[in-house]
Amino acid sequence: MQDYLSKLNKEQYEAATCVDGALLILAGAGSGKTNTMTHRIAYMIKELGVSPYSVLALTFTNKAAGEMRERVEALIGRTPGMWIQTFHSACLRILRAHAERLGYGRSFVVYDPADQKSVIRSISKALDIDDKAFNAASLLGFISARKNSGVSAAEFEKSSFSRPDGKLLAAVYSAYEARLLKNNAMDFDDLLINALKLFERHPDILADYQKRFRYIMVDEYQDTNMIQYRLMQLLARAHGNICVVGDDDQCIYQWRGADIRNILEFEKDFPGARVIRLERNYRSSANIINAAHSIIVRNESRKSKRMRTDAADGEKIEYYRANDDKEEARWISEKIRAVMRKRPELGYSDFAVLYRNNAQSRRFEESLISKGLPYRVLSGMRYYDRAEVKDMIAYMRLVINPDDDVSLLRIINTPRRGIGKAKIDAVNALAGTKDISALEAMRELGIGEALSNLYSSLELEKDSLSVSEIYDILLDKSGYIDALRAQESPEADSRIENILEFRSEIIEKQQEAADNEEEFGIEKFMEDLALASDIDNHDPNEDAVVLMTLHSAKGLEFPVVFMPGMETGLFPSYRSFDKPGGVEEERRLCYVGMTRAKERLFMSSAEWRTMYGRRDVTGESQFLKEIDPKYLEGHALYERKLREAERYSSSAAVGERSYVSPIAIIKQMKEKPKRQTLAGVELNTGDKVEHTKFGTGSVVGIDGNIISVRFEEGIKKLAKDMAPLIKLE
DNA sequence: GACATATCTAAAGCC
DNA sequence: TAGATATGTC
Repeated sequence: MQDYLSKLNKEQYEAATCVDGALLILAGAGSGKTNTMTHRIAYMIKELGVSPYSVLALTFTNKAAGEMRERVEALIGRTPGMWIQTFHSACLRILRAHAERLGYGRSFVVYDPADQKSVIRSISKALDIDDKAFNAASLLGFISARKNSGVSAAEFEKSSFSRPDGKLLAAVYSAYEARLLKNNAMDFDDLLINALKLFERHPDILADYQKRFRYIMVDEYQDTNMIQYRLMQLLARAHGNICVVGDDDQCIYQWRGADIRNILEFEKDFPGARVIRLERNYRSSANIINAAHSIIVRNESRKSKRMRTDAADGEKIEYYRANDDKEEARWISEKIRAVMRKRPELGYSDFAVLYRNNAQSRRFEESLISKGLPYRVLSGMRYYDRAEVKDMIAYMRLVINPDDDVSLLRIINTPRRGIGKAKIDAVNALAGTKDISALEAMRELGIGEALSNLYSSLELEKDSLSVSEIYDILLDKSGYIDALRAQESPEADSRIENILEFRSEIIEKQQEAADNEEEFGIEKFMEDLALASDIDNHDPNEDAVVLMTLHSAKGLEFPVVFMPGMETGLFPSYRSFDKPGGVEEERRLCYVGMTRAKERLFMSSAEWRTMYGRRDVTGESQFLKEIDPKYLEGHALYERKLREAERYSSSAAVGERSYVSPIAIIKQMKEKPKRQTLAGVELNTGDKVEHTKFGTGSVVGIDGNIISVRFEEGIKKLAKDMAPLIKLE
């Protein structure tokens, strides 16, 4: 046995050396999954003499791909030819080579969500759609959901009569598809879908890739959607050598199309598949593992498994119920201080605050600043999403793809060129009637000649210029930077700074490529940008407390983890209540969060929370009650305190639960008189009720799990399962 | 066409 | 509350 393999445990070793045929590795949180996969690749190449050229390993994030690549390299050195990539970059790479077969130009661009939105908005305008009833985001969500379940625009049109808004949606959907094709652009979904189409329609191409990729591995298999699943099926069909790694308990992206059945039914899809379970946890203390387990077992649809550990019990999970969100944040900062005092070996970066949504981050930032603790927020906002950087990207995209109308419209009047609404409409109209690009239409109309001339000359020169030279020309000739300089405002200065930072990044990449004797064209650069994300920028070496959402934390680990906002409606989110399986997905998210912690886990909630400008009383998350109290400190204490307080209060309210009332965020709902039984009381709109906190009020609406009641201080929305309400006669 | 003011709405975000 | 967008005014 090779030395490097001897570090694996029995199951890991089995998984790493089981190379032929189908293999499902059920890898629990912290079970050494990446290690197993990298050793498997190393074993194939080094011991079995498999050519790196025939290995395809797919991940979901750049970070995961980079990490895997690095660790394989550490084991067996650099091995060119191997594909360790994200699904999207692998598909993009394949499509680059064959886009013409699908009717796209070779230099198609990739649209990000902002580009998609602007396409949708322009379609809504053209089709005269009420964008209040159908906002861009929901239309996009609808289209994306169709696309990812394999329903094309044409197919949807045929079935569109089955819903009242079907005709409209079908029109938007097909216009959207047509527009992207005309612009020679693909969105993120298209990268996967078109790769699939390519394989389905062109068996010769599929056969080439089947022949090449003899060994396929898929990471985070529980998060694959239908398209990714079909891609895998096609590629693996020829030889059946497919190894998927995942954990159904960590499937937290169903809302994004992940299909948990892919992992649950793997054995059906590949009869005779081997299943290996990695159930030994090397990350967390026993208390944390056991507490997380006590929550996740409440989910019905899951493969049975149990994480085990040899680690000591460690300290209990500590729970704190703060008075309000501000105090909760203060408590966290103080805890960080206190833990650091006790454990001087810990640095700031050993602490993470994991919350349910980005809006929560502000409170923590404020309190960390006031305590002088360094922190870093990882939000969804990418560096590349800053307006000025996006502008420059749009300028560059047009160089490689003059058909990209979305980019042109973005920059047509940025900086101001005196091209307003009327002129833009004229450009769009001409482009539409003559079926030409907007840039072409500009030329014909003689609008913005400086801009179109800039592109005409770049068209000729671009091949003899480096990326940074093109960038400089654009920056200078477009007047972009001059316009900012002229503003002489601090805001404009920071934009200039960002633009120059972007410039140095280009130069850096250019240099790097030159050092490695790799090609570096503007196309390549644009591609890297399109597929980049902010979370990739998480630098574990930076000594700062990390703030991020629970979702982004997947795959990471920290000695000390805080999970604030353990409140009904916030976590689990009220939006999950009326979705089938919604709360189960939230529970998995809770499980993911808890299992990020190695040594200490702190949870908290706030009795009063200000959200969307409103201050409301909250109820404690059901997840707190689901944790076996053996592992939790603080919760029972809080309940007792409340019971005592209530014994002395004169409140006449009787509720199923004796403490706090729930939540309060939700849209204004329609008046739907409905009868409903809440906590044993039948309610109807108009009924007078009494509430422990708010006094008497009258029911104004009932909507699924949530009832709204008008109290003196305003309308409150109460979650049904906890509402401590009584009806008054 | 540019700017100021009013109105609306609100999850998670990988690629 | 805050940001994005819609509408109104010069």
